[in-house]
Amino acid sequence: MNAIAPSYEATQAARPTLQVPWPALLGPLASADAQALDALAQARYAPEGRRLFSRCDAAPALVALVDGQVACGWWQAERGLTAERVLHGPAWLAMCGPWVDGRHGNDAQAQTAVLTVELPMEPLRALLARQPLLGLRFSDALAREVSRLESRLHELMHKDAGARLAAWICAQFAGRPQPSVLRLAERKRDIASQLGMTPETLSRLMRSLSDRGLIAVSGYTLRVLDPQGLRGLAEA
Amino acid sequence: MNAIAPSYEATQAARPTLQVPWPALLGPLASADAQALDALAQARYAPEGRRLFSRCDAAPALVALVDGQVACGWWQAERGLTAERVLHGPAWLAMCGPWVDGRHGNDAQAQTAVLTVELPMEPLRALLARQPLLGLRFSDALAREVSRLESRLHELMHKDAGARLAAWICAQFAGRPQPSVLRLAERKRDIASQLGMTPETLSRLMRSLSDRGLIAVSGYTLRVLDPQGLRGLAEA
DNA sequence: CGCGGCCTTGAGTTTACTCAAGGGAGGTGG
DNA sequence: CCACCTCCCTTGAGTAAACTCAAGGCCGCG
Repeated sequence: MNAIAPSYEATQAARPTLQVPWPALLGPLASADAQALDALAQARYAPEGRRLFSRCDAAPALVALVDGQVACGWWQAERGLTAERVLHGPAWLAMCGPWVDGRHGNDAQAQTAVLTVELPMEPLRALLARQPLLGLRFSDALAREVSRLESRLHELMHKDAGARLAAWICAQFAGRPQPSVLRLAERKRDIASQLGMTPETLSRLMRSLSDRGLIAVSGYTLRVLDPQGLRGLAEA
Repeated sequence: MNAIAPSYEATQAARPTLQVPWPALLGPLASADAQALDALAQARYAPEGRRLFSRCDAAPALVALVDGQVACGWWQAERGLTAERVLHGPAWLAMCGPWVDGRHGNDAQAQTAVLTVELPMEPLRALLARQPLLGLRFSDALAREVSRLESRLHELMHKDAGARLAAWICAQFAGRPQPSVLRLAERKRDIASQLGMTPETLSRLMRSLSDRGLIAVSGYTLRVLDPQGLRGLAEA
């Protein structure tokens, strides 16, 4: 990871140049805590296409995505990476492996040039043992993750593909103002695989929704015409 | 929750009679920390069939199942509760809602008489702010939960019903000694719904596995005849 | 013995997948 | 500027996995 991959280099605590958006990752922080994290953090840059880590790799540090886009999922030799999740910075990239067994449970690959920071677990534990309020922030972040995963699991188990797509579209507007126009930020095949369906099925469902007048799709731009109806479908 | 449901009564900090198995829930604890938790904990008893909480109910406290069996999932008026998960004490019953938004994300129903303890979130936060090592134990527990959910999500997205069943059977023996005999602890319909399939499909798959000589099933007793082959199926 | 749950089995149907072919957008080189 | 290539999305046809509905059997219980 170090001498082998020259372009994926650690820049120890690059505080002058790099502002890590801790509040976006952890919520509001005391500035002393933010500085303590900065002191631990190691920034890394990776070019588009780089595989950041693989399942079963040692995971000695939490990894946060500061900027760029990363697909997490399952690497298969012929097919490339099947995305179970696509992250846009800032977001946590590896949150649980380092806590649990020090192994990653995922493959991750950069879809754009990306900037990550790593928090080595051992020093982090020591820090949290001294700064309990900061520890609570990590618990909160983990709990949000649990919550998110539970609702995805629920959807996958009980909703058909159409309902999942409708729910996904609705969710894209959560905490967003009026405008009902959505610019898709990922390849449709990645959206499909995050929703647990094939690209063909996604395509057909998009067509079906627009034929029924619920949405209008043009390339990567999607407009919601009937939010009410869409929410109805998402229930089922 | 108090005056309304007389048989579901809080017995404040019943330390003399009730030994809460904190180590099973949180890992090894300093005895002072265990005592502090005991001081917060409220024990509750509920008879078989009682619905413990519902989705969107306020979740002011973490809930741990001390003893008994609880199904968590999705309540539907005609069908009863579809189990997304069945818990056997000791285990965490409501771990994330209280941290995140103070709402439950699940319905939960007792399948036997059960004993639970609740840790009110506000005092707990205050305690963890004073006892950082205890806070780390909660982070660990949350991270384990994330890890578990991620792997379930992965299975649901990428494995067919047969592979999921094979993987589930293998998982039942994780951290268990030699004997390859399994006593099913839940109704088959609950096992099926946890695996994201119908009872009919589970039944057919069980038959198919035993026809192929991989397992032998007799009522609620299951014997693994070909662990190797079973693990092979679980991969796919 | 009769009743109520639960599991099993069968038949038919639906949903979503696979495979294969076609079309559009963007980039590169002649 | 156009030809060409590549990558992705779309569409169609056929298939397979899992679901629904309905009937039958087993077991424990009153």
